[in-house]
Amino acid sequence: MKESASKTDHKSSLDDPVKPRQRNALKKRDRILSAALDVFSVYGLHGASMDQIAAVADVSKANLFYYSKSKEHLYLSVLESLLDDWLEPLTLFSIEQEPAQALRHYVRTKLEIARDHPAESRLFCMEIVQGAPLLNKTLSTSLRNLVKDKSTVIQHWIDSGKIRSISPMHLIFSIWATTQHYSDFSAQVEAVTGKTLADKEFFNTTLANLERLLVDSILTN
Amino acid sequence: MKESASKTDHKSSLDDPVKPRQRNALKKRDRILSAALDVFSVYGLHGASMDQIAAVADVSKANLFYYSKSKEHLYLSVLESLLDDWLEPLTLFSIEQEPAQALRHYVRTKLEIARDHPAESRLFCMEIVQGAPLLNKTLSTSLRNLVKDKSTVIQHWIDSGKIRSISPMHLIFSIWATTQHYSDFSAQVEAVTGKTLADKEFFNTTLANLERLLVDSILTN
DNA sequence: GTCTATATGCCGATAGAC
DNA sequence: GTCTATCGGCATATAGAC
Repeated sequence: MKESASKTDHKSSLDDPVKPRQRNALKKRDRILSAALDVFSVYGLHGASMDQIAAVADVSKANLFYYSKSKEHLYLSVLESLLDDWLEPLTLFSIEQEPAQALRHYVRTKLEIARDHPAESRLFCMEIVQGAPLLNKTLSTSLRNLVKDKSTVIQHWIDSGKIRSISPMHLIFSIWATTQHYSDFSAQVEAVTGKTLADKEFFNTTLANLERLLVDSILTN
Repeated sequence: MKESASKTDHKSSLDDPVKPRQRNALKKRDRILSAALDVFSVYGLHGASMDQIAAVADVSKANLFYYSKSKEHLYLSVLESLLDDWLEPLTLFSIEQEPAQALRHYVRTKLEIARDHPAESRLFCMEIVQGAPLLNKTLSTSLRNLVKDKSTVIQHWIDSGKIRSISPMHLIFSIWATTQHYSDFSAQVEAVTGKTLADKEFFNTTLANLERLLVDSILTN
């Protein structure tokens, strides 16, 4: 997060006109983080090898170790660099908003993220399933406070009669669980339906159903 | 699944009166499967080592290889031995049932399984997150058919006006996602709430909220 | 900063005695 | 069936030239 994005900020492209070779256009540090994300998210911390990551990032393995002093350190860097972005959508909740609109917007955003950033989603999923050995501290401080904070907002909506009575925390958990399911378990979803969130119609159907289940059902009408 | 349970079925205990050392009371094959489940579910296929599993199962590593010819083979055995039990609850759905009761029972059962068999849940989770390289065939045949079958049942309930209109498949996905969330992401849930499903009151609150969100909301009243 | 070796250790798997 | 000993390979990490 911190220093990873700055460093060599000399003019970034004298090179060929913005070629779609996305990763190769990035600066080395970013290319490495991006490659590490892709590989870790598929094979996990232990299943991934530094050779693989070096190959994907298009750097030599030795060079990779020049940029990050160990495999675990690289893994942690990836997690950290993603964490803020990952939690950001929830921070937008505020009391002034209309609950219907705020909740619908949140569900939609989370589902869009599930569609557009499956690697991030899977990486967090694997980390947490394994007991979050590296993220535990963050979870029980930042995340805990964030959730408590936003639960208060939801509780406020309940108290003012705008939505039905429900446990705010469980509502948040349910939104996370259902939306992330479509990226984390996409192998299963695809095996069963033949579709992915990348399919526009499937995305819309999914969103409509989740909104009905998670939002419409708790609105007072 | 097949032969793993039979084999040496001579009298199983002349030994001390049913001592709580659960695993050591089991026959060797079962002890190995049980140990493998525990270790694989925490560290994943690649993160787990045969030494670890041997230690937990209380057999020598060489002996472990006598019983299963490779690490991957062992991993597959574990998955296969669990699969039927894992899918069983969904098979119980039938048209004759009252939807309210059937759905509530299913949600409760899934949440009980999440509480009582977290290792199984996590193992499947990790396997599927990584793209289900070993289960893909099963998913796109058995599971696919099962879900289609049970979707028909739910659709029938909708058509006869017993529940509101909703996509049966997305409803099933949502039930899976939310219930399994409490075991697969228990590290996160615990970091935020301080509670686990093992806590009786937390279990009841969770169940009540899920029933409200997933069942009550689609009942016609 | 980047490269070509290479050290080092762990782990899956086997050999072979008992 | 169970053990001890060990092979062989792969992967993390480093040394050291350029």
